[in-house]
Amino acid sequence: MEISDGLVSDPIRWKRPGDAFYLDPDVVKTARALLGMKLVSFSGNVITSGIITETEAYAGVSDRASHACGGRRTRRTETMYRKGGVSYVYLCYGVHSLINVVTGPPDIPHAVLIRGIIPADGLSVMKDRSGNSGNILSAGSGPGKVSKLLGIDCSSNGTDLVRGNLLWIEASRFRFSDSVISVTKRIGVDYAGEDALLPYRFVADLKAAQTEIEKAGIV
DNA sequence: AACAAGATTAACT
DNA sequence: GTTAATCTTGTTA
Repeated sequence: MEISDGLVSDPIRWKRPGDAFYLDPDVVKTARALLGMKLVSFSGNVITSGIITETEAYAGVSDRASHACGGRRTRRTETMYRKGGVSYVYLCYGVHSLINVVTGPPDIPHAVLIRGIIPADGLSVMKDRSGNSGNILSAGSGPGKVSKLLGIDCSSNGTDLVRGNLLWIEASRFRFSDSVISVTKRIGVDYAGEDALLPYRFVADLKAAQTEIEKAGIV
């Protein structure tokens, strides 16, 4: 706990957002709002978590970059059509599990891909999971690495983020300042034509983000 | 039935 | 810069 001006500052309080947060129809807004929140998993009898530093929005059936483009509705994409507030975890390149947050009302397949976290709780476990190599910032930078750190695989697809106890999100009064956030086109979606250029990726400068996290006393 | 491509990463040359 | 790893899905036959 930090002490300033002789007063004890309020400790950071983390709390799960309710249904309303996930039901917002504006998935791009939600993708931005998720930065600075905490992604938490309970896997292998351990709690691990990280502060979200990078997200991408995938916006419904009209988004040519989305698995649900054109209304595609397969066993894999079915999760995206559920009511906002569940996870969409799928296997990419047959190798990596990618974690998304399903948002919006039922039958609107919005999702936010979590592409980066700064490790917070359970550091020693995450260090083991990442192979004990590299620095802590690079360990959580990349969507495949996020699930690796958190011990999440496709079996966590469709879990309830609001009321479940496997994978969830917590928010606090902490926010990254706008100056550390960049908005860019999405990564690895060049096949999506014009939609590949949409400014749907939100990414924090890692070093600046870590400085703000430390200043806030989170990690 | 066969094949190509993919919301990636680590380990090469 | 290139490539292997390897599962799901859509396309073509």
